[in-house]
Amino acid sequence: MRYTTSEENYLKAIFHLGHGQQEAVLTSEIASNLNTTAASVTDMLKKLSEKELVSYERYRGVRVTRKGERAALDVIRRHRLWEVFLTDVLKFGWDEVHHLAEELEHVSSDELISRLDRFLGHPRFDPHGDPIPDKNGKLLAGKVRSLDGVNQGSDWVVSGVLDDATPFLQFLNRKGIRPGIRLNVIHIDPYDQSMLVAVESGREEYLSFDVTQLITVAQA
Amino acid sequence: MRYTTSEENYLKAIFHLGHGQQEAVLTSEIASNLNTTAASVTDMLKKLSEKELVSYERYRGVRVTRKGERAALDVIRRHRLWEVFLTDVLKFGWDEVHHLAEELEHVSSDELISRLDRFLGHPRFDPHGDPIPDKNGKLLAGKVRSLDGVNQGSDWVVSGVLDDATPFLQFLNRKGIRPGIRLNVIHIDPYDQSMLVAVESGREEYLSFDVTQLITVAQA
DNA sequence: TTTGTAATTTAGGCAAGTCTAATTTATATT
DNA sequence: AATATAAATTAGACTTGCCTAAATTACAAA
Repeated sequence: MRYTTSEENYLKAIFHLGHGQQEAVLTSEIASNLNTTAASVTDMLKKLSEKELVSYERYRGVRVTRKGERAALDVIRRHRLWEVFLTDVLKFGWDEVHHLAEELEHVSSDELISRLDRFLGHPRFDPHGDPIPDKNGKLLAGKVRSLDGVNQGSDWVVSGVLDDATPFLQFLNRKGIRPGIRLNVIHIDPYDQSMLVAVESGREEYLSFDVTQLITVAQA
Repeated sequence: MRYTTSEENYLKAIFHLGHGQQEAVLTSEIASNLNTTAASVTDMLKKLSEKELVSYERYRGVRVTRKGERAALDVIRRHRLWEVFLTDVLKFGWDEVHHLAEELEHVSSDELISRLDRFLGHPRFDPHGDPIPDKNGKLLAGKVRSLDGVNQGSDWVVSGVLDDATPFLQFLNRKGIRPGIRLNVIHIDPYDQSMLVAVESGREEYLSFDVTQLITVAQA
């Protein structure tokens, strides 16, 4: 294992919270993201900084370095490839693969991932619509527009979600919403921004603003 | 993870060294098998004994309990199923999958293993000819006769090997020997028991006694 | 400019798993 | 029956990753 499971999880969290490089991330954000304490995060930040995986100044937050970003993208690539394997090959639901992939992603072998990638036909997106970094750590333009802020009456194709937690995905499943499904925005409430949409199946579903923020869409 | 990776590795080692239950295993055997020290083994034996996975009396060796045997068989099942996946699906050589399976076997999810088993078509043997325990921990009769002690002139089919280390398997690969291959025993040296065999491909290969002990065969 | 406060860091500890060095024990051999 | 010795165990320590509680520090508000 190039880095420990713990180190990889921190790098992934910092990379994600910093929206892919750039932004400084707060100790407390990382702690809440990884379900741990701020003190533990501080400890780990010192270690990662020592290894030049993040640039860290006490009390000022962290950001991944080029090297740390590369390591994070490698983990993300493994995670997303395993998710494709779990849904496409083993037929798991798209709402139940995140947790398993979280374990499989730490198995270290470039050869394994390279063969898995080939076997799966070099997929470009995972089951949640997230792009899979290539073997050089290149990440294609990702999900962009989210469903909130879209016009009333417009048509869209769901491209992905911004939260991979099983309960949220099951909630969407119950409404027939998942990547690839077409949506028509019937009405947007001017007061709370809640939305009524027509799903491909013909059903009409009500979506609160919080939910529309977590669904990304592409042109129909 | 039902048990830690370390606990699972110790259970597997004790189970194997005890030839599947029964026999008491020595601390030093475990230490050398797991590449660690006798002191570390003693520590772990106390923990496993605490959890009733092994029955252990100081200075007298250990043996797995019913519960420990079950846990070991679960790990072995996962290991061997992943090996089949790696060779049959990802096309790894039979000599390079042991190490990777050693990592994958600790990913904990009964559902994952059950689906993997179904996808692979419920295989009964791994690439080295070892039987795969079923989901209830039942192990079919395994490899039996090894090539040493066989009669001069007799014909056999290689059923498996008793050592999964890559260097040994590569050595056999170079001689064209692997499970499923037919062998004819041309000559056995009366002094050192070394053997000259004709391999399916027509090649004749010389095998030292140490090697013949590690190859298992079935009736041709 | 001072001060209150929330966020962060430090200090001190714990558990798992490992190690080396010292001690104990079983047992084989006189 | 005594004893030598190889194997096993204990003692004491280290590392990683985590925690709680007690300082610190940045910075916004007065």
